[in-house]
Amino acid sequence: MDQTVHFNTTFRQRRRAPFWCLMDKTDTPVRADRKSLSWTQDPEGVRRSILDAARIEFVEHGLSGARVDEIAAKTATSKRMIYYYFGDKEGLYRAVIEEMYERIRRFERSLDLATLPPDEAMTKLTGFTFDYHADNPDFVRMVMIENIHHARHLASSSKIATLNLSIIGVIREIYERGVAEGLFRPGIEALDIHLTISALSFYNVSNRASIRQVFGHDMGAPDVLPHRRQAVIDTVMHMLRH
Amino acid sequence: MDQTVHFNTTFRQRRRAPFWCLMDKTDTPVRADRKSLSWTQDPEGVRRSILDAARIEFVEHGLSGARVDEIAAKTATSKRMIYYYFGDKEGLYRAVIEEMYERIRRFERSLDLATLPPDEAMTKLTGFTFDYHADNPDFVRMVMIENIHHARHLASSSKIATLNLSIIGVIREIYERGVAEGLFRPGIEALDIHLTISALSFYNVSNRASIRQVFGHDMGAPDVLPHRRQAVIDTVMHMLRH
DNA sequence: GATAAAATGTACCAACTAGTTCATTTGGTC
DNA sequence: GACCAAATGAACTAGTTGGTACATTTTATC
Repeated sequence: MDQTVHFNTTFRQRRRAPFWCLMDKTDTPVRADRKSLSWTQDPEGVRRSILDAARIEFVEHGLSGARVDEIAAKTATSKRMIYYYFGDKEGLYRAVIEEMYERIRRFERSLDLATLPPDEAMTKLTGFTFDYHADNPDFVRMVMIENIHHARHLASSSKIATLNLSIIGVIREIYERGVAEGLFRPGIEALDIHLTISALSFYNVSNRASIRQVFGHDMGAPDVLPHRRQAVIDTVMHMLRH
Repeated sequence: MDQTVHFNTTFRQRRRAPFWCLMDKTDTPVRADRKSLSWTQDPEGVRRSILDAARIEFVEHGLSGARVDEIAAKTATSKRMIYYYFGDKEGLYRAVIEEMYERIRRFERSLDLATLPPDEAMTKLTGFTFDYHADNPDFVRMVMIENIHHARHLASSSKIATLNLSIIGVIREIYERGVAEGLFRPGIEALDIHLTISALSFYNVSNRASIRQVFGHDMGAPDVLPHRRQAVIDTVMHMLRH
């Protein structure tokens, strides 16, 4: 059975819309007769709507700064449903974190690097990782926030505990091929390669505001980003080669 | 005139010590007779005590998560004094940020790199920057927190507005010497060099918790840190050479 | 030693916030 | 169409939190 109710952005922009599926049964004015309102159930839609609103709020204000009432207001449903589906504020926060980590895991799996020559594979991995961070500041900010909290929600999440760190294996495989072909210098650890790529991709987004404040350069500006992207790729490749 | 009251750590560990200079004038029990307590004024000591307590609290819980009452409890003085000297919570936060930026500016100035050969200078700069971040996780966390807030307190701080970005000039000077001597490849911008050094130094500390959670490696552990330090130096030097 | 300004103590509060209680509606099942 | 569990609405609350009002003490100045 198809759901007839959708949470499009237009709808969600309404400041407070508890009756997201208004239908007037009795032909009396909607706002006058509260008891005559009818609605259709849509658990998945409600969950989705809450998660979207929560992500926006947590990303902007952090865990402590986020307000449940504000999330509820951004949602097409009510505060009551937040607690119904997610238990408490931290449960909701955990759900947002989990969804974001699942997404980047999917991204990493989507890269098809095994068939490429080592240097091309590394260039592609670095470039795509840089782009993923640049395109998903929400993810970067959530990771920052989670680190402020010593990643204790990552630790308590059973979903993320089963996260497979295939990315390290992928990097190791590419790197060893490169060494075997004489392209890369030996003696580098796969984790160090990953940390270097991540750090250079992450920092531009995470510290964008303070960099702009201190140095006057907006690293997210469209005329600056490609330059930095190439600089990061160059850095990684120079570290590997020779 | 010397101050006779000092805020040593032992004293500050007391849960709540509003009477930081207890003297019993009347020989009656201290806790029984409130009115008979005397104290000496110590504006600088009080400011210092508040700033220290605030730093600990803000670093641990962020701006929104920090509790003024908790800061007051950690202080050798009372909540009243926080508002007396710093106006409000944000004013106190701004003061903590300003102090931290002044400290790293002092650190950068203390490096004497102009007299060293280019490659040695870069190696020293990278190593010392890495060490500064590793040794000052408080600073790293405050910068993270400030970035979560879009660095709006950096923006509104008149003190930080006058921050001279001499570090970029220093890097440029070293780099150009290195190019002239044929040690470094040409065409790199000083800002990119700085961003690379900063990113690699920052990330290890800022994302320590999530790295440990996802990869099982504690990048702050004493047996891991030197390895990563060398890897960062190698990365920077490989990027510059050839 | 009178005076005033700076510094500090004590008690208090209005607003906010996470979470709850209770009632109602929907939708599947028999 | 009776019944019940899942889903939802609306109002409420207990505890927290940033901030303040008012009184008192200290210290510099004359």
